[in-house]
Amino acid sequence: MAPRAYAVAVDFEFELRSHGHRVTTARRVVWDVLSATGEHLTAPAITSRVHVVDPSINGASVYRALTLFAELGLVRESRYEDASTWEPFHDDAAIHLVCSECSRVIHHDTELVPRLRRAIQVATDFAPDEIDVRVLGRCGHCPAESWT
Amino acid sequence: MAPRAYAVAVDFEFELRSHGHRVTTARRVVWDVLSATGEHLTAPAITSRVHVVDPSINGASVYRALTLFAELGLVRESRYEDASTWEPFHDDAAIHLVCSECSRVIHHDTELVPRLRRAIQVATDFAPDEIDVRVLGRCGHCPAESWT
DNA sequence: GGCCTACTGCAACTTGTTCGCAATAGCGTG
DNA sequence: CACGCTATTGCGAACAAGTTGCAGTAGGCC
Repeated sequence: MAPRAYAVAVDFEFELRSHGHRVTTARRVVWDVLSATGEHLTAPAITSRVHVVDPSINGASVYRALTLFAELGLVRESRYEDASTWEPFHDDAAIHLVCSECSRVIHHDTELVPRLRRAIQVATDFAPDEIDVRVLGRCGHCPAESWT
Repeated sequence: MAPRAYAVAVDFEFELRSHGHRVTTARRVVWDVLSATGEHLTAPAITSRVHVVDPSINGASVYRALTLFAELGLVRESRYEDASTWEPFHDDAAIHLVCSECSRVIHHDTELVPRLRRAIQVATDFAPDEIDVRVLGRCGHCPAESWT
């Protein structure tokens, strides 16, 4: 499946400037990488894609950019893999189907997530904020035969 | 809230032996720590609790024990925090309510999880295996006033 | 009690992530 | 459009989590 390019409605530069941050080359390249793939990427993976565009951008700056973006709510950090993965922000009605074969992460929208939120509010004294659903399994492109 | 001690129905030694593994001091202590708390613990946290009982047990052995337990399905690994956390196995109808204030992890059973599994099977070509739901929020013991 | 070998402890290593600091480059201003 | 203030960067060093190879140790079958 072609990586789904996110329809990025977010005005990245405006978000930065309106919070008093500068629009720099490093930040722009990191943002481009993220919004171009729309996939879950580890920080090292992002760094290497960034280096394709501009090898002079340091890995530390990639981390700093990601951290900043996360604070601004532009990206979302997950910890599905060995390292953190990052993706452009989407609301959490979209759950993650993680293929244990090819590591692809598929997004799937379901009304069960908002329902789950309500169920928690009703049944517990826990105040839910962010809901993160990960489903491990096998995607349609990885037939059972292809075991490693 | 007192940490919930799991009713560990699993015969730990039998599980090991029946798969051709030896019952060693290191493995027993790690198992004791895990089943005594029933909480999500990071590997370093487990190691330090292990060291209270027996400081001569090496950290590497803790990792090796955890990995083995996971292979045998005795424990479950999550990646909610900065590092992996481990807990005795429970089936995945129990979702995790993670308090962003006190880091406590509360288990909550809901029939929405099996329903979610069915919904995925019906709506997609993804074959779900393990479902992992994390809800970030604030638990009943952490009132809104106690911001850091 | 003794033997075989699965396990362990150790220490060095890999990899992901962070930090301090001097140099650099956004961007508001004149 | 040049200038200056200071937020950001690149760099290298430092951390921390987790892994691995190896020689020594200790389960458990006889």
